[in-house]
Amino acid sequence: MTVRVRFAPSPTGELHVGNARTALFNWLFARQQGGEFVLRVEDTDVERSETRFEEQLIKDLQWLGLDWNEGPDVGGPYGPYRQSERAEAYQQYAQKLIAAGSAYYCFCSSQEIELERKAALTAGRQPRYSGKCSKLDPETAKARKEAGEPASVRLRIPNHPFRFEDLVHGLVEFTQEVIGDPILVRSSGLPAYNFAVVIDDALMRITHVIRGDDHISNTPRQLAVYGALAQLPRQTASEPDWNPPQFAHLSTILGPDHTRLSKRHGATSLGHFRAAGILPEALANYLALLGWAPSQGNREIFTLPELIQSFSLKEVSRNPAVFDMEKLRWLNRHYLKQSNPERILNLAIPILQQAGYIGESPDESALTWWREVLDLLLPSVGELSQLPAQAAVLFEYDAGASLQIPANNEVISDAAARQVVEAFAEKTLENSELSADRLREVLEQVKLATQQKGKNLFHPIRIALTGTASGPQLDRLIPLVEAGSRLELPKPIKSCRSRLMEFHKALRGI
RNA sequence: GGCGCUAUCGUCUAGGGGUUAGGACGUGAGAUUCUCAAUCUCAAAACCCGGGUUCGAUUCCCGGUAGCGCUACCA
Repeated sequence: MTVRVRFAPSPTGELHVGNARTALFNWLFARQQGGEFVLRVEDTDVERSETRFEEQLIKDLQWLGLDWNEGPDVGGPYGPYRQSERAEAYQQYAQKLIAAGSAYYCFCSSQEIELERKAALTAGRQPRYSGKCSKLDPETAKARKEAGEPASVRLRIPNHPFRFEDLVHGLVEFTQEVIGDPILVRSSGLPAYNFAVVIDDALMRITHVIRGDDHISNTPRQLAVYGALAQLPRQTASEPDWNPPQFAHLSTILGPDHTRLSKRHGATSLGHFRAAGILPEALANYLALLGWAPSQGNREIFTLPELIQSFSLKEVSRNPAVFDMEKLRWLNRHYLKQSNPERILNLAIPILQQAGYIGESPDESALTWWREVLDLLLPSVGELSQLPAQAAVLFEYDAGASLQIPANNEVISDAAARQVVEAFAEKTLENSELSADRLREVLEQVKLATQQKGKNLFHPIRIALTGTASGPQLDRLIPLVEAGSRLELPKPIKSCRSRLMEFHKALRGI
């Protein structure tokens, strides 16, 4: 039997990393087993579902590197793949279940139920549905329903324990079944989750359900639905056998405060990570490691194909995992460094545009310059959104402000340091441009003239030229400053010449 | 409240009846460099608590505790 798994998100918001990990694990399992991966949209919550979220979802999943054999966008033999379009199936099976006596109409209003619930809670009893309507005569109930009275459909929960063999948790047992008869179909006619999910998984021939462990407690309810469905007389050979699939429940992803990761924790949607310049392969690698580890546990870097090869549900861990942005950045830096520079440039452009460092349509000379800048700056960056801060050393120069900084001031107030700056300025100003070669020459001359070297030589020059005591190698940075100053950039770069003059002026001011 | 899931360095985890409890991120130190970052080397850092089983439990069992989840006409 070929493995069939599915990812079944609700299009009620942006795709969250927790759900993305669930999708990833399903996909990895399917691809490894040579099975099929199905995308199904659970949009029965009409209040919150939006089509734009579905479109976004598909883009996000593709960005992560996943693909699917069947889904709302590509179709497939078990469609439709939106629950909102599958109403017929739910209706049909609900009716069969009622006819068989496994399910019944319930005329209790939500308010009534809520009242019962509260009363039970305050009395310290189990807040579960009383089963009032289950005692109704089926014929009368049917008549009332047909007369137009709003009714939901509930399942009779059999009075026996439920157990299932979870692929990651082992045997899970619910001995005392404390759940009330669950709603199968809401009075609006829309199916409830626990019903729709079973119908869909069975009809779509899903063999393995890999999902979040927040569904563990729902599983007995679903098992009850499978049980009731299995008792129905089989009418056509094409009907499923209603045997429950295998279950694998994945642990929750937590925030740094050990509560369930959510928007409260900041950027948690795929869109956020993409915008921040996290590479999809880095995210996928990181997500795979969150809750899964290879049996030796000593390898961290995995490409998608490598993950497909190594992944195993048996090695999936049961403990909830805290999302660690630092480790993601570390992985991202790794992939950033080994990526094609042209790809990184294209990803960086919008970010640098937003910072005002790149114009609407940069010309080729600007792009060439940026290629070198990126090459210099990239190692110090864990995500592309940190690039503007690194690029500031080229674009933002304010001699006066930098001299206000005590550490800078201290360096520069040294007589020898001033000498270095003066000698450097003199040599630089007599020639208009500091190319890499010219810089080397000037440095050599200053070194001879002042007898300063190493830190004492570079530090004062660095401060005079960049306004800060730290940054990329001067011999690479300076030529880029010069080259940048000749470019047409939305924010002009001051040349070394003008920097030195500004610095000189500022120096006199203190 | 009830039920369920979970419990190894700060974090992600490997391991497993006798181990120097391994790796990675982060942290600290050193090397390198003009500085920062990157890189390399080294170091510090963990088996939730209590009972049992056992010659021996971090590992197996039971209980407690804590965290999380479910307890919806949300998914």
